[in-house]
Amino acid sequence: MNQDLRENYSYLLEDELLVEIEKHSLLKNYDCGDEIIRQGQYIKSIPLLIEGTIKVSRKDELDDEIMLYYIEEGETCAISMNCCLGNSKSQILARAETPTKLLMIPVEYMDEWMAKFKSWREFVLSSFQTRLNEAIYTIDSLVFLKMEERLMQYLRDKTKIVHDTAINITHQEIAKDFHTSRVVISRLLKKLEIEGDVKLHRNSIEVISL
DNA sequence: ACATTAAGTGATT
DNA sequence: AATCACTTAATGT
Repeated sequence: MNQDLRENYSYLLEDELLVEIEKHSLLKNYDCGDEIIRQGQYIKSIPLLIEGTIKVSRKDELDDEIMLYYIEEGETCAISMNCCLGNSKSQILARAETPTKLLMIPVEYMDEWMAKFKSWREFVLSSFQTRLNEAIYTIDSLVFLKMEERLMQYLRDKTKIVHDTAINITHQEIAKDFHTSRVVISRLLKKLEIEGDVKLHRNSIEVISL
């Protein structure tokens, strides 16, 4: 029946389950740029990607989109599963990045399959895990950029106080001020040094770009 | 020379 | 980002 399904999922999901999926899912095709899931919409089936790439994003109060992540072949959308399970509105917007082929699985089967098929349970769980990890990573990097700016500001302020471009301070002491670990500060400072904003010495930091 | 403390790094969560 | 574990560099005794 469905060659594509087998190609992408046979190593992940057991045969019996694949048959079930074939029986109950609906094959859909999208062209580049097509909206698959709109923000605020209720989701009644979860997508299983067969071919193509989907960009998942979120719109803020204004109109600009914030890209959350991509879904590629052999993956599913953890957020849409979450919406299904909670029967809540979609918080996200999914758009086909390339021509896309996917299977829509009606929500009703989620529960049944979760109980019946170990492979399905693992697949769903690992999807959640992967997604969550990526989300954490994304958030961290945003905070990280803020930290770098804060650190630079902090150093500049210090030079004003000391009336010197060289500040006598250890990474550990800075870490305390920032409520973070010494390792994090060391890494940030190292980066600033590579970027040429600062010169590092033992027990002191020289601020280059004031 | 040896010990102590500061700083750098990679891997993991 | 945080933490661990470990290495390397600088300094003091």
